[in-house]
Amino acid sequence: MAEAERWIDGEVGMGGEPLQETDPVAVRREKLETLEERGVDPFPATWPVTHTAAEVLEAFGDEEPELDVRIAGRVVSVRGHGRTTFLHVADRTGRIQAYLRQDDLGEGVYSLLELLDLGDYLGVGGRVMRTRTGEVTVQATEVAVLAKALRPLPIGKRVETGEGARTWHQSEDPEFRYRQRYADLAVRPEARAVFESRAEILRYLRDFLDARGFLEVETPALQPVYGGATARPFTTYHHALDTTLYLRIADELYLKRCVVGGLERVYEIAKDFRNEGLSRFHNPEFTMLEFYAAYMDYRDLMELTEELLVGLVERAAGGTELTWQGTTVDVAPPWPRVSFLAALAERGVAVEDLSRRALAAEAGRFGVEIEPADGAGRILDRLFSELVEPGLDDPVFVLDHPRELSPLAKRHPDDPRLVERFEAYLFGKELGNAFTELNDPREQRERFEAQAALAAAGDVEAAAAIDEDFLRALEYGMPPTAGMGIGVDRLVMFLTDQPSIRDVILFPVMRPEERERVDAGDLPATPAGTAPPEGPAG
RNA sequence: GGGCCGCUAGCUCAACUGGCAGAGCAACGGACUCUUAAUCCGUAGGUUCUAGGUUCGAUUCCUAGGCGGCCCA
Repeated sequence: MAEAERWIDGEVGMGGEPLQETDPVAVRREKLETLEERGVDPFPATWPVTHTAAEVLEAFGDEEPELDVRIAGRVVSVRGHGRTTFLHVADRTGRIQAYLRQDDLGEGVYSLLELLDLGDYLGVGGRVMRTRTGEVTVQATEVAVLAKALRPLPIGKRVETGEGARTWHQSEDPEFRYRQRYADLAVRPEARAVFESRAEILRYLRDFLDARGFLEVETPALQPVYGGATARPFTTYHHALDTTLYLRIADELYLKRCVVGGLERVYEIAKDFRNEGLSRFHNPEFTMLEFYAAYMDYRDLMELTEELLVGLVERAAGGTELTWQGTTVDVAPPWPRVSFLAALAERGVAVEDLSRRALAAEAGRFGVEIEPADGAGRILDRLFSELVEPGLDDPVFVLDHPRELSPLAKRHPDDPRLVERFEAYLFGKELGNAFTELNDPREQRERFEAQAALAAAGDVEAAAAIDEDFLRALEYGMPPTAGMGIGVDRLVMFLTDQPSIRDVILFPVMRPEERERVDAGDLPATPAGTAPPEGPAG
């Protein structure tokens, strides 16, 4: 039970004092009880609907036929005039006005309107008409409370202007929006629109890959050895197996096992989990698209990426230009290809000597902070993030990264210090990461061992364990393959012009509210070797 | 993790240099049978995020903490 309600109950129970009538929840509770006393079920099981709001407008059209409908939705505005009332109800398709007259409904039913609040679900049946001011309206002969709202929604007053709808007095508190997304969605159609767009983008990604012969697969989220990226994992524990498991930080190593098995083109759209801080661009759980294709290399994937992005942007923006937070870019191919080291050299960094000592000196020269545990690769990464990334607004492929940064990518044939890898940048942010996959099991083992050494030296993002099962898979033979990962949340941010990753994730990670925190001591003890209690069936 | 900013009625926000905490909307009561930010009359509503401190007096100043946002790592 929520704090406010508990407080009210406590006041009544202990002090016996009358409820403060200005408490909106208490007022609505009283209205609910009054409804029940008058024999009205405030939560009826069903109300068959014949039309959505949009369908009423469509069916009435210019012809204005005699049309009887039953509609339903949330009450978002009310204007009472004594024995007549106008209100709007909103459903998933929009808003529609209802006109309620005492003469049409009878005094008994009409008097129930005084118990109606903004936010209640209401069913209306009646004849569609056009008001004197021209608005298509359902003139009610039948109304029913479908669900009483006990808690007021911050429904803003809304007026249609020439430019569109404008809303007053609506909550703009981001904490409210993210913590109580249900209320945010209920109140802001534009928030719902973002998630409708998100669904369309996901459908596009699937269609794009399906059409090119990729097979959608599902791989483990709980993994005994994590890998496929450099990131700190979440750790959990499986009681029956008495073993530590990690929530995946990437799908990569499992998708490549699929390629070994002959699933030559695979993809997965999955949640990855990284135990990192939160920011406008980072949520600890996020959605990643990864796809792998045998007999392609990273150059093929650059072209595929261009094709994918152009298709998405054309759908979202109607052309190849995309504006995000005031910056406009053109995604028309071909995107520039810039080598990682050349990009650094352009900023004045000396890249002839890639030893840790030389790179640390360069970092010092540019005022880039490094950690004692950083290897040469991490330092290059930091230099790149600080000196190059911020300038990459226009789409660009940064390619041929140092080998230290990429333990799973194939060595570059022209320069053994480098690998065949690219990162796609858009609006100065990494959107995708791809490489020609390392398929030589001997070299893969060496690279894993180098990572383990970094971990031993204190790098929390380096993988400590060697994935022996993955190496075994490679020993069976993996064809030449290229693979790519695309951050879906960022993609949605860019395509829907949302400023924060939290605006494109329905329920972003937030610090728990006080009442949600559970001390470890409060958890029911699960005896070792027994299964945890089953959840409710069904 | 660091820096900056914010937290006042259900919501959006005021309150000058420290001097009686306010408005609009929502709510509540009343009038009103084509309104649409309905209108008109009236009423009520506050742990000024929390805990300390300075002061005759703190929403305001100081310290610590909480939550959030932005920037940085």
